[in-house]
Amino acid sequence: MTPELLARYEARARIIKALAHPTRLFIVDELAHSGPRCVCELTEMVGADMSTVSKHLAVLKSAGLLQDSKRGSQVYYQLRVGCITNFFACVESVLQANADEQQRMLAHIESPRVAARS
Amino acid sequence: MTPELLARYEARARIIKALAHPTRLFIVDELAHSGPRCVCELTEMVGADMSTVSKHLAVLKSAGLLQDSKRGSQVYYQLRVGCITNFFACVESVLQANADEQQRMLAHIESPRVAARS
DNA sequence: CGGCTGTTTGGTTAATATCCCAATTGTCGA
DNA sequence: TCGACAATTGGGATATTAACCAAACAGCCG
Repeated sequence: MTPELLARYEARARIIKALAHPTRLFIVDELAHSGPRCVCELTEMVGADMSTVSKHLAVLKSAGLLQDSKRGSQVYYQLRVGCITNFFACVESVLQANADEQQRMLAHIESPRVAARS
Repeated sequence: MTPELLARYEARARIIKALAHPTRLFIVDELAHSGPRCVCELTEMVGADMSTVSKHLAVLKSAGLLQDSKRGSQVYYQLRVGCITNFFACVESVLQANADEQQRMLAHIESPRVAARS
């Protein structure tokens, strides 16, 4: 793997890593569905310390996924990219596939002989 | 955030986290473009210890992204989902947006007055 | 059976992430 | 200007991750 290629994958990984946390996923999802939100609102929804939420937002922003804007004493965050929805759709399809697989495994354990043509 | 909702985002995060590593991204990309590969081939391409690569593959498999099949003494891994391409496309668009932003910032520093209409 | 290759697992260490608390900065209204 | 609220930053404890090496495992061939 050449250095340039490595750098490319590292850049991608930085962005994906920013999304790889339940709280940050929740935030992104919320912003995608309901538009801009201030830190205090998100803190309320998430139910963690405001400093924690603020740091999560900083991670998402520094990855280029969010942008912020001050309104008075509050800071509002909003999505900077629109394709996040597709992103989630793919993740959901993986979850679905995993669930299906799980089902098949269970069925196979319960009645191995008929499972193949059920 | 309700416990069920939290569980949902945790499940998503597990999958995304599995992708949040340069080597694993490379592997997924390779499998997406060239089909099934055995551990030894991937180890060769990645240029790391085989045990390291094997562990990366285990991570991807346990997330449900890959499936493996033995052929003789070798283990071949292949993608289990097709939408990964969209996934990457979105990440690329974020990278592109970040690069554009960077450009604008630079232009703004060099000549703040004309930058607005350049 | 014994050795060979391919693969996984265990162990150790270093780096990173995450959380909350405490302290600081910034903005608004009295 | 002071006090209150919003947000960020720094600090420290804990947990997770990732790398390599070494050792164990699993098929296959002689």
